[in-house]
Amino acid sequence: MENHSYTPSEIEPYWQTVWSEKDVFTITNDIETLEQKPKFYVLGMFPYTSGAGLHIGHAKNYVPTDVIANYKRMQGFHVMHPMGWDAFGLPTERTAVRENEHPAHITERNTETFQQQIQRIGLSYDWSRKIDTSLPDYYRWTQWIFLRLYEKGLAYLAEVPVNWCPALGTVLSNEEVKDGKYVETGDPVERRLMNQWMLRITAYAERLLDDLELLDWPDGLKEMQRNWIGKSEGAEITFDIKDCDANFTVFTTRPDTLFGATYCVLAPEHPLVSEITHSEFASNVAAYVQEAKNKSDLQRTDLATEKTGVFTGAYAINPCNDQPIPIWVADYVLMTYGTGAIMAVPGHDERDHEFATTFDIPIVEVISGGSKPILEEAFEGDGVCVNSGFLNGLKTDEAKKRMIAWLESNKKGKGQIQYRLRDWLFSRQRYWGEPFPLAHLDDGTIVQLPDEHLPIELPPIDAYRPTEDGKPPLARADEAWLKVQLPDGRIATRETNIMPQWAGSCWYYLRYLDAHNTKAPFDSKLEQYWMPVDIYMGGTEHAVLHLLYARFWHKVLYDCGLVSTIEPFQALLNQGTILAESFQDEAGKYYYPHEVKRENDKASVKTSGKPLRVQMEKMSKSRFNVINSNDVIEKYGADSLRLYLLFIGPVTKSAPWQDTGVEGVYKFLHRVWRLVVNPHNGELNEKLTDTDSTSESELWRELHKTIKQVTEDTESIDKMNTAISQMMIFVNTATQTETLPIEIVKTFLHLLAPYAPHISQELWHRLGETGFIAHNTWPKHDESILETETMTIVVQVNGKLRNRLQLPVDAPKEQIEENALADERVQRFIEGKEIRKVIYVPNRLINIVV
RNA sequence: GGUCGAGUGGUGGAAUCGGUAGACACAAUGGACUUAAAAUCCAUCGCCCAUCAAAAGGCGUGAGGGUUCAAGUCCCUCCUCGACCA
Repeated sequence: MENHSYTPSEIEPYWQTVWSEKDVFTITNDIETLEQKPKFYVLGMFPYTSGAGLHIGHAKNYVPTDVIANYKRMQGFHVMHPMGWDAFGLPTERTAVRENEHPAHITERNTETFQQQIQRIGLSYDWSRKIDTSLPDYYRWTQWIFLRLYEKGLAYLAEVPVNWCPALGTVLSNEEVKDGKYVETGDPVERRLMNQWMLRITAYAERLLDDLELLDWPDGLKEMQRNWIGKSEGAEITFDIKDCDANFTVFTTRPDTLFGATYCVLAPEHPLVSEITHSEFASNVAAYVQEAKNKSDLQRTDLATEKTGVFTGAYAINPCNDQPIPIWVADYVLMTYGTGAIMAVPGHDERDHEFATTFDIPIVEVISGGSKPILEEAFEGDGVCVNSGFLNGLKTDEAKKRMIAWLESNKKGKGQIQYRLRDWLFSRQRYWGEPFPLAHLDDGTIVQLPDEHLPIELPPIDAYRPTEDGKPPLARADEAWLKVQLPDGRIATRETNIMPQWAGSCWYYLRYLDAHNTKAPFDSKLEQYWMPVDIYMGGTEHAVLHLLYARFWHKVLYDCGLVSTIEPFQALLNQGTILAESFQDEAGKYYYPHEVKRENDKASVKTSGKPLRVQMEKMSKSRFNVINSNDVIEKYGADSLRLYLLFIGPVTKSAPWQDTGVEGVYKFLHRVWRLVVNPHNGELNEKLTDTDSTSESELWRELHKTIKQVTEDTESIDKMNTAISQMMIFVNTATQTETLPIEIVKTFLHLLAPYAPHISQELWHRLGETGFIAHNTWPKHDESILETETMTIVVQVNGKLRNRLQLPVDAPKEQIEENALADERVQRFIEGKEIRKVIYVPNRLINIVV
């Protein structure tokens, strides 16, 4: 007997093919057509196309954005909903080395896998706009934008201490290094001075900070960006050096404590160190400076480690009281932060206090208000100035202002704003990235290559590693690539660094708008129509870096007159991560689920019996707990996968993956199917009728309730789980009715379509409709249908629920009170007691206080 | 250490301008159908007390206190977990 029950494996590939062939989700570039409707730009962060392929965690990002895209389309918007590949990057290059294959081939293979997997989920992307950051017709424009930054003086070459990773043979950004290791691989990283390309993001610090106000982003995320930019207000103070011509400048957020500065500290890398050190201390200092080189910033500044330092023999003059104070060199001061020198106020800074105690340097109290004596503990809070000359008696805020005014009038310093944000280290000594459109002349000058030369394509090279003399891999290219003739005929040597992986993702959201433009990165009319992105969704891991870098580039483009908005991403949401059970032994080694034996709540290795720890962790390849979307789709279909990812909880919350949970939504879709199709013969369900809204009035009401809630919940994005709950309630009700008006089913399918597009389209089709339900109009609920004649009034006595009463809507308070008091169950609790108060919440609740 | 967020049944989660706690599901248990199973359908499903059955009652949203006619929701103290920063 033929099976006519719900079979996703038959209907899903069919409709996916039809959608693709008929360009159902393709959006025109014709500006006149576009301008006839409002726009909505919904964007999910594009994936880095690793070899591991797509897993459920990716889908948790793409499914909600797809629901929004479908919903907005049905609401009459032109919807931009594109997808592409972040394809340049180190992991691919490492695979290329290991497998001895060109990274472009590996990238191609990976992106094909990703696309195949994504397409099976039935996401409504406009694939004609697909981009790949590693293709020349894309990175041509990344290079082009870089030249605009270069022209504005925002790119410069500098000798900077960098994080050098010997294992990878490249420099890493501060953001990529944690605890002295590369965050991706754990390879150790050391400090080294190198000539590197930098981007002057600090020039935009203030705007990046201020404009956060304009964005509909989660508060926590804005706070993270603020912390990263790290604005602090304070003063720059210049210290003269006793018996010496030189001086140095420090930055402090507490100029009010200057009278308490009892020594100064220079970072070991500070240029003055060798100049001012007295000869009898020279060898000591030199040894210390050498030692500090091998420590990471974190080791140096960690509060827990013991403070070290050496005295230089020199003294600085405290400008406010002309006292000589010793100058030390200590590694807890970093050259890369502030001026590389500090004034130390041990009474009011924890680190300085610890240092002063260790080296027996005087500690002076200049702010009163601490809870412990100043010799025991530094007091870092606000208070009132003491022992501070002209500041005495002033509160901290006032004292700061007064000191800054004093410094400025005495030419000893000035008010100053300082940022934690540093310029962006923008070059890498690798192969798989964008070559710089720059070249070096023999005399050392740097020239930008003309726009017509773009793209500067990656040359073929014989090995993806640095040259023997330590130059980047691109230096292995042949002379034909390395030497370039400038328009004026001179010959220059190309820059052989490449850009970091972040570069391509800084502007990809703009390229989608006009993905095949060969004259410009994008057409400005299209840009003006589509921007800004209305909803951007991605993981918290990009909360700081990608979002800050992209905002920075966008602002530069704005200053160049190339984009029309000052911010790229108006609203942003972080989807929660998908967690899954992982199994780890004592040594920290992970095991695949199939290697594990489960007994009650204990787990052990099948083969060895070794006990294992079971935990819920973020799904990732390295934890051996990845679930592949294809496996789920094969078993339950894409619609079930989509529904479950949303039903599991609010979009922005993390949630554990449970195989059994998918069963629930799978059963729900079976019930939906049976509303329309008789599973025994494949005919339409016999109870479907053409009757109008006068029959099955309860179901009509439930339908309109469902329209209302699904609309609200979809709009909110975060509450798609309760939208699905309500659709389940509707289907449960519809399953139980005698007859089922077709009108009701059709309307319901509209609500389901953004969530489960395949089954909705199939049933739409089976009901005799020819078009695409995705192109239909979203239904509106009718408030008058929702109105009921009776309401449930909750009756409480002393705040405790005693009964519920069915009464006519808007019955007067007196009537309700009368009914409530007369109620038998209420009587039992008020009998013989005095009624002191009756509280009535209209149409909801009555509380009798006795 | 600091900032922010979160703790609700066996599980995922509903419900926060203070007003019916546990919607909707999963798992579990019992039953119908079946040669049997799957699927489907029906019933039960926070804890305690009680019970042939039913009704009624008490407790209950991490812990303790407070405000209120009324607290998962607001305030204070504490505990645990998570994220970010140091």
